[in-house]
Amino acid sequence: MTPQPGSAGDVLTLISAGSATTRSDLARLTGLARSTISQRVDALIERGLVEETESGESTGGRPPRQLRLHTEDHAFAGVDLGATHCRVALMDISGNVLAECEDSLLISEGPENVLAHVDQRLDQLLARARRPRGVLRAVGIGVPGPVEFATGRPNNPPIMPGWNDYPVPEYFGGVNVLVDNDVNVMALGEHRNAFPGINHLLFVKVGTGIGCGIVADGKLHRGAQGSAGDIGHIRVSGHEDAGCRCGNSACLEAVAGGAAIARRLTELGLPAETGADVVALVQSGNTQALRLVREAGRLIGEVLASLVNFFNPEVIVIGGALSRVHEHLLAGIRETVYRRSLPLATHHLSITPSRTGIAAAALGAGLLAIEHYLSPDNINRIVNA
Amino acid sequence: MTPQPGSAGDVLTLISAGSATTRSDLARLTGLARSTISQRVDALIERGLVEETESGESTGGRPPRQLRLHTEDHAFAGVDLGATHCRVALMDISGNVLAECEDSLLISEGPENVLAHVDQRLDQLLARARRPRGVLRAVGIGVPGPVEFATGRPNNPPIMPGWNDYPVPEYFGGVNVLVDNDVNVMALGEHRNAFPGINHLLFVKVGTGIGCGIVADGKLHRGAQGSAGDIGHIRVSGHEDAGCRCGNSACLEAVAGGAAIARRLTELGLPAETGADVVALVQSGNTQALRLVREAGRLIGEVLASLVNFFNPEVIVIGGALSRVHEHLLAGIRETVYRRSLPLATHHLSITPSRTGIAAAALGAGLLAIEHYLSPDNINRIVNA
DNA sequence: AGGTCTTTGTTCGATCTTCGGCGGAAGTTG
DNA sequence: CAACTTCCGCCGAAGATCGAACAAAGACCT
Repeated sequence: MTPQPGSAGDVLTLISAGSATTRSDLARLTGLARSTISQRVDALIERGLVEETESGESTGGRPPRQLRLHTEDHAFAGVDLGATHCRVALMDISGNVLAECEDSLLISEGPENVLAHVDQRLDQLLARARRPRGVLRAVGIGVPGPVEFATGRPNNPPIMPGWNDYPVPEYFGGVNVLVDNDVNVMALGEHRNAFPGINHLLFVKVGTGIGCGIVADGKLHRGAQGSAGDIGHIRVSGHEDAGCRCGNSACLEAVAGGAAIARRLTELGLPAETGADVVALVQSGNTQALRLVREAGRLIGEVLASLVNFFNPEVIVIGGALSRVHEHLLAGIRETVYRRSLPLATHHLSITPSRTGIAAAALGAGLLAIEHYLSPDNINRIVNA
Repeated sequence: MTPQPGSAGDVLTLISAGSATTRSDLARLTGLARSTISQRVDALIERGLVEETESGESTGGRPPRQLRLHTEDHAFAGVDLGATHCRVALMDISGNVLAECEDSLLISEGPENVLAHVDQRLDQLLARARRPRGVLRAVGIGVPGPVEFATGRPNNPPIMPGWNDYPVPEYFGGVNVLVDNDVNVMALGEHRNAFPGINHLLFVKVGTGIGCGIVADGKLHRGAQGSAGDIGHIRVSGHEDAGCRCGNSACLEAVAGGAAIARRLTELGLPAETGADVVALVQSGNTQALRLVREAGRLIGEVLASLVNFFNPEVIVIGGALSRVHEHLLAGIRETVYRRSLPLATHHLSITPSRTGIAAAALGAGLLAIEHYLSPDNINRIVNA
């Protein structure tokens, strides 16, 4: 009796992860007989999940037929909804982006309007990629607020008026829809794209506000209420005067977020409103702005130092609008983290800017959808249907 | 084809978790045929892992034969090594304590001496429970310092001279030995014993120092270097003058740990050395001590407030020596956490004293061993051998 | 008390999976 | 171009699982 690794879903997982590209690989990895593997692969091919490509390199004998996910008959979408933008990426089953688009969109216009816009963009992208609507298997959506992941309903989001408890998945009828916090999907995108082998990773988004996506043991940690990673309202010392929109004072976000820096710059006579304005000032070489960004980095670093001791990640990725000036932000963060965290925890810790950049959220949202669809359970359901 | 849940290991897991106590239960839960289940159960009985007890209650038909883990032929031990004590619990396969003992033992005497002592105690406990040494299947050990869990080697532990990189499991020859940080095993013990249904839990140990065990998704989170949960050296605001043994200042442990409180009391003319002295003073009604404990609670609460925002646990358990005066400690902690954490995260959060108490560490260490032994993979290995 | 009903557990043949050897296919190497 | 290697499909054998039939053990009704 085999110890367990053998279902069609497991086989597909190995193919999709790139662990195996041939039938022989699969036999070696699963321990199943070659004939059994062939049978599984046949079933997957018949369902349109896997395809054979040209023969690969010979290693001295008959060259193996390469296997890969069938990219034609399946499409997925990742949707990145921000306070003022909407970015949609259409992806194939391997996670490659087929088409994408971005435009301005106020999330405050409410779920009906926003989701109608998303739906329209989905149609456009599908048309551009010349795929019928029917191949769209699942959609992942990242939204700027807390979500009850299991039901896809926003949970008292502060900047999404009208969205509270709105059943987002129902809007799209049959298609599988997964809704998550934007920082979570960014963390997922960054992890899968740039750090696939890392077990424990933190993705810190520094934009108008500050949030953090947590990858623990390769999976997103959402916490009990789905509010994990909300580090923007952690208190930092020495800033009791800084009031925060949450009602408390000295919140990290209220002293080191893009909006807070912009306000400080305005007070100094340098008009700035958003994180983008701050970035522009820094890039223009303004030393005041530079100093404030670096100081913000120190404050963020102070909080991260605590979290490093607590969570002991292998990698911390800094993303979000302000990471465009990451040299200065990172300098402050690194300085503080390496000073205030324990040596054991920092010894192998690396703190880097996002390698995935602006696309991380849409990508991560799409990957959320793809991984859901490719989960062994779901694949077994499809194959045995 | 069954979607997967069927191996002997899976069946045993259901029995050990209490999810199923009869063959019919197993058939219902796994979806396998009754005859298949009987076959699996027979194999488990033959290997001495499961036993039948008297018939249970009839529900209108033939009463089912009850199944449970076979308690006679298997024993496990949990060892709680502190700086100055050694506690050993001998447990059966269901996690019941068969015999236990505790005595003073300086961990600073080095691994050879300490482990010889443990080994001797194991023999005594086995004799007391009238079991031959051969039934001891696995041993879990909690030690007061960081450990590389995979190898069971202490990793530069500050208060365990001579233990660095010592291969603890090798000392016991054939028996399976799992070594982990003491706070981790306490968290495990508390979780399994008092909060089995909870997914995300923090166990905070307030003793001489301060540490935290993390249960995420029902499993221990150890972090990249196994140093996760080391919250004793998180910085707290407004105490820059308090130097810590780690070389930094304003560490939580340096201002709110038992040793720190004792020192402050001594400065106030109330001689105290250890956390136990502090507890004694509080219990004698000393208001200075009471005030300091409550203030320590506030400082711990400040750190926990950050961690609640970040990790979003369902339960925080307070344990360790100082939790003997938990009313005062908890008052300070709750006060600060509920003030400084986000409502979404605190809404369903409960902060409670340890229900498992002094035995949590030895219990948790034993459970670590038992769960390792009962893991489906290991059971399948045993049954198919 | 005795018959009927319900639920449990076992036995056993039928069916479905998986295994592994064989032979053909498709390359490489000398 | 012959020998070798690796890959892949085919097929009979071995093994696992199922489900029907039957026996066991108690509840329930008359």
